[in-house]
Amino acid sequence: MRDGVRETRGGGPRLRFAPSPTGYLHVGSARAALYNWLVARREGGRLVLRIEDTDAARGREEWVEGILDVLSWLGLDWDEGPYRQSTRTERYREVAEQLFRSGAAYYCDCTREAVDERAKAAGRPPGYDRWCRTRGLGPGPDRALRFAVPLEGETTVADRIRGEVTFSNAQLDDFALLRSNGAPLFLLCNVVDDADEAITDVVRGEDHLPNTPKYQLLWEAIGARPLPRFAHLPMLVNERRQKLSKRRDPVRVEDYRAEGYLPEAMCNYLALLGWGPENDQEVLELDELVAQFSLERVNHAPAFFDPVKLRHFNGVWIRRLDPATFRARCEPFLRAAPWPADAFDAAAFTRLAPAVQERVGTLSEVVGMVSFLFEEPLQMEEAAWAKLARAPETPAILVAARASYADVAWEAEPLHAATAAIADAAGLKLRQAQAPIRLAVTGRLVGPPLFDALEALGRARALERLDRAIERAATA
RNA sequence: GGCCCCAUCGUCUAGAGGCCUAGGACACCACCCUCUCAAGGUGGAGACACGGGUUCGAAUCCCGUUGGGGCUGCCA
Repeated sequence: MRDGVRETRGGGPRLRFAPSPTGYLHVGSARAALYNWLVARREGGRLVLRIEDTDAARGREEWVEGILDVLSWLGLDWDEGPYRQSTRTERYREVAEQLFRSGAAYYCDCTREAVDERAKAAGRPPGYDRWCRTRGLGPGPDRALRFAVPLEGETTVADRIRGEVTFSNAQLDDFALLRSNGAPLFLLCNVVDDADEAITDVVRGEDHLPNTPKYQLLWEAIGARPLPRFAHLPMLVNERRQKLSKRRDPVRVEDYRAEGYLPEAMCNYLALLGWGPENDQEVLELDELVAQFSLERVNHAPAFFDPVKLRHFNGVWIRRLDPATFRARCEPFLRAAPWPADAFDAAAFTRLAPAVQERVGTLSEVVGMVSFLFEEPLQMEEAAWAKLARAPETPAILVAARASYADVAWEAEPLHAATAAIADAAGLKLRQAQAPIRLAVTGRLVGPPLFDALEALGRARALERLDRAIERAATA
């Protein structure tokens, strides 16, 4: 083995996750990573992380860091790597050279234009026509190296999910191994690395299935070791049933992270896309997934990535957090919030946090639910205020609350009782009476339970806000 | 166009020939609970794409049709 790529001896399967650093981690890639991780853990194998950064034009160091960071955040660790293809160019060239010498590959100086023209002139569909296969070209500038696919016979892929898939070799084209500038291409690097890293199981997206016969033929030409087993996962699609697109669809895992999705929820939901447990228990943590997961039970059909259901799972996972953990996970979101840093009051937040925890689908929603505690002046929902201020009972309710709250014991229960009394006196339901008070004090019509909110806010600020609202109502 | 994959409620799935009057979850609707909103509880509507076989029996097996999707780069 070269370049620090080593082979572990003995035992279990070896899997790999091999993202290309072309952007941030895509949810589809995350699911592939998760499935690889689950299989490795479940079957007592090892997971290799490999960065497929052969295309220098694309790779960027920060992309790589971003991917590693998100994988770690998800809780998916790896046993080896990250290995980088960009450090192994010589190795790929060496294998390419062997393939040329053995006659398994040949040099080609056709330009893209020439290939297209020939196809058009002959009325064939576009694609390479093996023009140089018998020309006996040697290496040289502007010559790509192509693999000489057998003209006859069939190649069968044994897929753990789909069973056997057979391709006719004649249908495969003589794909390129090296670019005319000498740079190694995907299939070559992929196969060489899988061989050098002693990969035994390839678990990847279904979009790779048509590549697999080429992969196998190349593998055999290199002649290293037994072919890995394959498993091609169904695609993740959008509402239009198309492969998720980076442009149109929300696919960046780190965007979900930034919005306050929990890694537990993300893994749980992703696991359920293409696979389902045998019983009805769908909320599962990573180790439960490891215990139950099985590639053979993975579905064949594409799955819609449903952000709504993800959010539901996220809410479930948020509610499962113990109070201290919930507060800790909220911290980054509270720190980035729109109020001045010194306005944050940890005690007030702690008082209200349990009520908030039950009500949010993402951590970023916490900010809006507690902002009334920290922002000054209060942001008022003007549309709601305009409507409520016109209601005939509003001024009286506010005035009565102002008076009553001035000397009630400042805890949720007494506040509740006091407000109920006000409602009673006004001949209103508590639900009706609390609305103007809530709006005056929190600026919103919905939020955590009013009396908990009042308690957390404190008497002085609550009275102040009631005063201000009474004033506004009077001048309206 | 060619090659390949796929097909159970709107969505994600359970279902490996009789256990299916097709189960669960999200979303939806109603009711309950309730200081708003959520959460929770109860109930409801909602699917085996179609057509042929095979079989005593098919959502499950086979073939075809239709419909989706992927690949078809000197990208990965």
